[in-house]
Amino acid sequence: MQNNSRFTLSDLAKLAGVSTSTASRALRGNPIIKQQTRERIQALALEHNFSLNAAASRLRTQRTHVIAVILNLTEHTEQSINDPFLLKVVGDLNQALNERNYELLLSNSFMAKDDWTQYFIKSSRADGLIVVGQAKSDTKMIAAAEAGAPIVVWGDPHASAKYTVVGSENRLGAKQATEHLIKLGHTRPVFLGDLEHAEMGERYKGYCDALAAHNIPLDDSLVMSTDLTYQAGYDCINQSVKTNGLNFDGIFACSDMVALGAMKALKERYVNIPVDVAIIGFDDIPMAEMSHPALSSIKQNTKLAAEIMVTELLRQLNGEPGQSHAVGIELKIRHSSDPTRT
Amino acid sequence: MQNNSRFTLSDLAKLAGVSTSTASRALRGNPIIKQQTRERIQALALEHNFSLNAAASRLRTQRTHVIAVILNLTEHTEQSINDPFLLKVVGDLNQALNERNYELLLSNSFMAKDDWTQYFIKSSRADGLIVVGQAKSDTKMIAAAEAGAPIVVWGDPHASAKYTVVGSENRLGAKQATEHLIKLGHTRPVFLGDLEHAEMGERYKGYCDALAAHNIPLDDSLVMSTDLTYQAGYDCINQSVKTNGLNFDGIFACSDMVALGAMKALKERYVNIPVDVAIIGFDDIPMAEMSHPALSSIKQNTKLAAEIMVTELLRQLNGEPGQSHAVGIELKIRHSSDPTRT
DNA sequence: TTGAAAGCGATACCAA
DNA sequence: TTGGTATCGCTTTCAA
Repeated sequence: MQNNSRFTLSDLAKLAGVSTSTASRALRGNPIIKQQTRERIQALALEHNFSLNAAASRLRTQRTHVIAVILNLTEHTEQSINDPFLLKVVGDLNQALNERNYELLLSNSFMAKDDWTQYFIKSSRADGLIVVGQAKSDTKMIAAAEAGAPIVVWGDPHASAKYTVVGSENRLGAKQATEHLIKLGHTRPVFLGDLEHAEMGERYKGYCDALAAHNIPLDDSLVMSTDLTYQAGYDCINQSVKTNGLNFDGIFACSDMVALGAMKALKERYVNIPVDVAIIGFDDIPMAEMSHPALSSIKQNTKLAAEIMVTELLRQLNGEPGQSHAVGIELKIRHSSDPTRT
Repeated sequence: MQNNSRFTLSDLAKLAGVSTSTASRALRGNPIIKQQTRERIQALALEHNFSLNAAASRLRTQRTHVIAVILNLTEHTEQSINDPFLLKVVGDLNQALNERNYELLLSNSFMAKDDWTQYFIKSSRADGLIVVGQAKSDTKMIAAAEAGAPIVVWGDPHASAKYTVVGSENRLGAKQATEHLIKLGHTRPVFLGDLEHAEMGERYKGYCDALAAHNIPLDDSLVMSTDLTYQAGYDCINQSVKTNGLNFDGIFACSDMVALGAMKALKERYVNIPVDVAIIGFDDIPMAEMSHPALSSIKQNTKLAAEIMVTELLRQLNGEPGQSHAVGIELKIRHSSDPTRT
């Protein structure tokens, strides 16, 4: 501990022989201040390791330059908190925010108090909210939006939402994935996912679209609802095969984690993947290409999505209205669905 | 936007017919205030959705109740930013901090300005720093510690550090991993990792310990230095086998990501795992048990580590001296090293 | 182009 | 047990 007595703007100003007003303006590069003065003060600040007190500045300006990112998880803690996909989104958001000179306050829905607007916005902890994951209920998001809080949510962009949503073309992605299986001759594909979840509901529609496009009747026994975890995917497929035998020849899973769980269950039973059962997931997490066989998937463009989310949020901070966006997806074909690929 | 005019403590006080001093004390549950008054004011606050202005409070108290968590990444951005292990640590830190009523400001070493103390501490953005990843150079950490900033680093706890470090028993873990391979008859194990990295250096020592304990001479050609990524692990083993043939019968990899890359390279060459080559990694990421064969690994107790890091940091905030801690590890035996396991 | 001074909203000392 | 009041450090209006 060397320099304990705080070195404030007024100290700096005194040192430079100017008023705090001038010093403040100079540091912010206000052109109203003579360039020479500006440079002198900036140099002095650098030399003395000076930095403005953010708390004071925030109090005065009523702006924090902080965005709260809330990981909106479901009850089973262990689930999504380890989902590499969600964490990737957080990483990308961090990057996008920093580039615009905003900081990221990380929270999750277990920790954050119930009233987000009150806790983050009214209290001057953050200027806006980004929620990752629509989960099954969006009452908190709606409440925040209605209270006037700037908010952007990662979720299903086609939801008739009362708040701004950015997300992938879920329905299209699911359709492409399912069609990919069908075209390779797998006409009895399973839908594996969580129907109560908005994004997954869209993916289910895409699955149905693909079946319809190929005149394949929907077989309810192939629609399996399950949590979005590795373990749940494993259990679900394991149970299904045990009970009904191998009455399907493909799997479209709503997340790669689920797909990998399903794959494990099949491998344990020596099912030939992709010949007897072709599998495709969603998200394209890094693990997808590492699995054996490498997992086909629908890649979500999280980097682009993160940038859009931040842009939208800053728009709202400027008083402009928000607008939802759907981000394109990309079919990644690998060996788990197509034997000609690696 | 409904309630735009800010509702401040003084408004609340007026409403309650008391002074701001009393209101402030009541809200914080100060027992000096008559219980009846306290409850009345708290109820009023709840009713009016009141929350204290954090910026003002921080300015006045000179405490932010915020901890900056810095992801300290190496140059190759793409690398660690996707490493599930590091992200898990962040998740656990978030939990541990929230439990103690602290918030987490997320940064990474690319974004954070150079002088951490100045940017985070002097500027009243955070009360302390937690750095995840020692990387290859620790000059910034040393600078922060010398400037008197409360700081705790995730890294190698046996480093002769000038700052508080919390980390796993790297040497012991590596020794156990390597011995596990040896005991199963794999007497020519490769060491796969990045020797410039402090934690990995310790793991290398552990690897040597195990060899020495079994009177196996160290063979330099089996020590392979590589980046800690999936791709690097793949390339390294691929290249090695191509050049020298299969001149090893086991792999101890410094991270699961590297191990999985190596595994993929071997599988492509139809090497029998674990019979011909047994593999074990480090970290025990979720993917480890999903891979095929499931990957043996050394589990790091990140949850406990996160709690210790937070405890240590709060200690420093109280002016007490910091102390480094080594957290125990656990050998997880799976099929990639032991054919009798699943 | 610069300076004086008011005030952002809480906390805590001192008095009562 | 409560209240008055001086700060915390910065930004910004108004005046010079």
